[in-house]
Amino acid sequence: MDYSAVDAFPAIHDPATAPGDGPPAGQARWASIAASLRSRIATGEFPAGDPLPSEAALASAYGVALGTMRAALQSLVQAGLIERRHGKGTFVRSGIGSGSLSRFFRWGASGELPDARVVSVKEVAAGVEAARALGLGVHAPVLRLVRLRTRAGRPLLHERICLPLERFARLATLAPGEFPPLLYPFYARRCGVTVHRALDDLAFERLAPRIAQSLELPAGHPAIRVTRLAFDLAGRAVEHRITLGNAEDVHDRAEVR
Amino acid sequence: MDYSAVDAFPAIHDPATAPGDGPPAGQARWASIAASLRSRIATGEFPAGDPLPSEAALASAYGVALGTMRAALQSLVQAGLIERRHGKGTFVRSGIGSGSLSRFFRWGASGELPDARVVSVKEVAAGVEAARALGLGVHAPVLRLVRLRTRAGRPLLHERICLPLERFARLATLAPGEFPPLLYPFYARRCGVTVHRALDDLAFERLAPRIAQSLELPAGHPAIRVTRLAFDLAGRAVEHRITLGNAEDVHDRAEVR
DNA sequence: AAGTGGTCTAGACCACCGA
DNA sequence: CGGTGGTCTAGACCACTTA
Repeated sequence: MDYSAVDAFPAIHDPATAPGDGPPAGQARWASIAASLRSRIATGEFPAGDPLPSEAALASAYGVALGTMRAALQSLVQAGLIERRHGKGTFVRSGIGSGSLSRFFRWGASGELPDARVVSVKEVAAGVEAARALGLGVHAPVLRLVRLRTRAGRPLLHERICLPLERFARLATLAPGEFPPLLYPFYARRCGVTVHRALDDLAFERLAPRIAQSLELPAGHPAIRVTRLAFDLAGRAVEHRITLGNAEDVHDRAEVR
Repeated sequence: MDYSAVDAFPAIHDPATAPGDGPPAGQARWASIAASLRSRIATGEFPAGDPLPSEAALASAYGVALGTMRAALQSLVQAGLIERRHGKGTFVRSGIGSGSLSRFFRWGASGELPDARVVSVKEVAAGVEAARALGLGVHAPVLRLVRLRTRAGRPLLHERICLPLERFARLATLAPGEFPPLLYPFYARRCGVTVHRALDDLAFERLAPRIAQSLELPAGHPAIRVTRLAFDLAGRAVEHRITLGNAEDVHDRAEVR
């Protein structure tokens, strides 16, 4: 599977077009306004955390009625790009937070979050799996982080993270100890990469000897592997991450409709 | 946890109330209209699969503008209760389909669906876990089905299903062979119970000897346990189901935002 | 009080569907 | 063709937040 182009939105956008003028290009007015706002957010014109102009201001800027602008904004709320607060304004959401991983693990729900510590940083070739996921060539240079999550001194999760060197060059010279516990805000500050959404894939696996050792479990122990592909605001794949943890700790809940 | 009352909606409903009349009861007009429609669907006034009246007809019946009625209908679409088809109408969704279980299993995605065969039907006391989930007393009578899903003659999943006897009495006298492969449509036809949504809980487990045998795996083999609680249109818990399958076959994908 | 989003109205026209 | 939902307008008033 190639996810590299998932959720990429071109900047179709021309506020001057009136309802009757020319072909609607197969899109409703609110949809192209939404696409326009999306790309303006992605390019940093409206930074994460900042408020957008009020819906009235946007409506008049785009030359549409309030209801139409509300439809456009509503679609961005659905997509998780912005959030609206009654009486305050419309805000660009900051990237996804921490605790996102805890979804799959029992101890994530209650109690303190585990610590996270980067144990190695290396520049390597992407390799088949990460290359395909990130839309790179197999030999493209990536930064590979190995990271351990621990609690009360006991290792819980082993993570292997691949970042395209091109966008994350500023992390290449850091020592492992210089990485903070929360990586996504760090990506944003240091590299201008906002992680906006991710896909997590869960599968069963038995621990390879070396990883088992770092998790203080016997080789071949049942484990859950979560393969994450993270995307920036423009929908480009920016991080490939493999997390391994004890299967006994796994947990998930899903709604079926 | 007690899920028995999840998603229960009272029938707040009075089409005659105008925008200014009395307190809005903390609810927007569209919200109470949605609640009204919800309960009218749950009571069978609008059967599953049937069309609702047109939005114009509903709007004039409730004495609101089109936009308001659209907001109410939109919220029911979000909740998965109805679906709208451009040019055709608004339809009450039939219950959740099959293949819903396959979400967690690798072989569910592609290839034919496995067969399902009920192997035993018994009337028993609910027991602690099912009682709590279904909101019953521990000694309340339930129907317990044991069911095997197989493919090409090989057993894949073992299911233990608990149904409150009160609502499923008409199934109590059936022989195992009289149950069809798809249970939810069967519940609807025979017992008037429409399964509208469900919560699936995933956890790791090692197979007990007896179940391992029926899955043709060694005792203690790593397995995934999916605990499902299914709800009818009124939001009452109607089925508790425990599914066990080989952990090697497990698979899940989730979006993180 | 001023500014924001949330709700609501009473229309209009368009796009899709089926007889 | 008539009926359905989808889009859009140009207002109005309400509820929440902040100063």
